Amino acid sequence: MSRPRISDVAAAAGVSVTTVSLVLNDVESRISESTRRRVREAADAVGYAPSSVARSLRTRQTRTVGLISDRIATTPFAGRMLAGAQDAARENDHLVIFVDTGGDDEVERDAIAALRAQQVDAMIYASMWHRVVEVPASLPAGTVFLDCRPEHGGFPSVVPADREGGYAATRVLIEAGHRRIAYLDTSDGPIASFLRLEGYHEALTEAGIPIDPALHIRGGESTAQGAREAAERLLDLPEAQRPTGIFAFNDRMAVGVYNAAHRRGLRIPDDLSVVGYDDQLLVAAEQDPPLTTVALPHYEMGRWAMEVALGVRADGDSDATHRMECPVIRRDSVGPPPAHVAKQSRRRTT
Amino acid sequence: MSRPRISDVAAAAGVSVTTVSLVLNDVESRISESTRRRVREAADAVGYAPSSVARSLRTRQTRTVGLISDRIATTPFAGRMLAGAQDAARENDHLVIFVDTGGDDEVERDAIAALRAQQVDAMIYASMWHRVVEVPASLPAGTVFLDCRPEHGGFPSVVPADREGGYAATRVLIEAGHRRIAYLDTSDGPIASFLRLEGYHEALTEAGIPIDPALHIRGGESTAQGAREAAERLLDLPEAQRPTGIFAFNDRMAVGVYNAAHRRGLRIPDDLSVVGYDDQLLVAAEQDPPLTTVALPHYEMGRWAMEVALGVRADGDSDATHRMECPVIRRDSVGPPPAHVAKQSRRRTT
DNA sequence: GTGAAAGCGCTAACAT
DNA sequence: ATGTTAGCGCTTTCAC
Repeated sequence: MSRPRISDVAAAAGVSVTTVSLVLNDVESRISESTRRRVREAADAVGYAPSSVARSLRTRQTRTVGLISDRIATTPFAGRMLAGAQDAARENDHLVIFVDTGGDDEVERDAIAALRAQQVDAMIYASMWHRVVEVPASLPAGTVFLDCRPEHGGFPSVVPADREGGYAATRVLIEAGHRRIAYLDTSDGPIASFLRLEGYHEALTEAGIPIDPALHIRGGESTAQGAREAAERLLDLPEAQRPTGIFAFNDRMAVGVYNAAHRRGLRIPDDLSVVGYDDQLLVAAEQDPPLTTVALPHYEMGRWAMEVALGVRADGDSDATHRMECPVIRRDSVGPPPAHVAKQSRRRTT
Repeated sequence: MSRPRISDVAAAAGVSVTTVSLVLNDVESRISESTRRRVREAADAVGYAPSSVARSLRTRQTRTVGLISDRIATTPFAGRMLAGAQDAARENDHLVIFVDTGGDDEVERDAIAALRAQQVDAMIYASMWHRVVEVPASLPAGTVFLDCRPEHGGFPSVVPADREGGYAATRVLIEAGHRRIAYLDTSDGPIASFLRLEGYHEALTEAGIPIDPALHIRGGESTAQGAREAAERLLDLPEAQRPTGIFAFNDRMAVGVYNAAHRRGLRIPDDLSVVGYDDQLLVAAEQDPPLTTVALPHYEMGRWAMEVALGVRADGDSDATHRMECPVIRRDSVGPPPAHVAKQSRRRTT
């Protein structure tokens, strides 16, 4: 009752194991058509499936790739990176061995060692948010960095184009007619925070809108709670200074803005427009009104990383950072500024 | 520059490969202490790490487990199942090969075949939500079902105790003094929907509260949008019938209740109490006020499934469904019913 | 067009 | 207390 081996198939078909291996792997076509058929039928009959383990030992290829991450499993939206990597792996007949280290360095070391011992064909090192990471010593060359950049380069990596995303988010507000646009930033200080701020500044400057430091405000650790308080401070600014549009560092913080607006009796988008970031599943689209936001291309990044790791993609330079576009998702949280303000800004363009 | 093999270590230590294998695997202690040390040093010196592939071929054990799921990677909260399974695997020196089939049957078949070819030591079949699944033909015996039950039994499985959860959610409201409690159900009709309804009825009956069919209402496909409309209908009920507390099928729908309350100018929990289900990451705790809810024990279920799959757990009968408790998470969305209603209910208990 | 045999790197039964 | 050796199940070179 143990699984059939290649020799069982050979016996059943009355040929040698060489022949079986040759036909089952579609190697050369010098085997006659009739033999091929006989082998195939014998394989079916005995229910043969080659042992990946034995094959791997012989070929030194396992058709597996290791995906090691700090905390993807417990970060809601990050699952899409896994899905993207997964799909690309499947399309290329690879299995993914997934390890979530929970951010523990020792676990990480062990995981890398285990993955190497398994002889994975490739490796991906993923972070749950865009950051610069120290490269663990034992990481194999060619490891692809996903949603993070290796400190001193030397590896291909893919991250979101946060600067362009911040620019795009701000443009959405500018194009709707807003002139007093706030950036509700996080206090955590991730790379993305600075990048998005740069994009925000760039869009403002380009539109001839002076940068008002009072409109760049930090709202705690990017939770709805902290953001609500910061947003309330923004909404309590004197009439002439108060923003009519707020670009929040991420969707969670945008929810804080919603909450602040509710507390002040302001309606979105009539009295206040807001743009988020992340396109967080089950958050952005579920707001009332649904939130206009900039999507983090997690699925695509995961797919890119896997394709580069597997070598089926040309643009995966061994030492370049690929910055992936973050598309604007237009929903219903942005409108023109309130009438009295709009008039003033409209005067400019007419 | 290719990786060192066991014979390299043997040569370096001046012993046979048997000896090396014996000491590195801590088998028997008949090897002298000095030899052991010599072997260890030699192994370190040449940077030896055994090849899992070769070992697996020989031992017929791969120390890997296959985790196949329909759509876990793209379901935000489900990542916690992965984390639980992952942690348990690591504690038992196993790696997890993860496949997300996206719900495609053909992909699923291929994945099972690939996992069997890899000779995984165990297998887990996970669903993103509690349901009864058809058992794929080729699934190995002993496969553990996670967050789903196999149609005709025959496998160990773990699911949330939804009935008890529905009961607990309703109790929270009853204990706060509510008597008119609605159950805002989903129209999708998953098992959990019926189970939670049963728990709701049981709690009501036990408390001597008559069941009012008008208070069991379905709100579309468990999105905030559909739930908001249904909740508005609930809030538009005549004063004497209108619920003072709403138990929503899940957190997303609870958010719909929040939105409905906002639109009606009702404050939570002063004018209306609400209880959700799932304890959805970045949703439940982020509401204003934070949502009281019943947690789906995803992490624990994932861990349980892995421990049973690995055989390190006693209660994993080969044909029993383990129902795991869903703990109540008390936050700030439940208070006593509004004064005029509260009086009436208080009269009963004094 | 097909087969024999070596060997991938390990473990473990059997010798010594 | 340590060594020899036969596989685990496959691929692939070389011979016929």
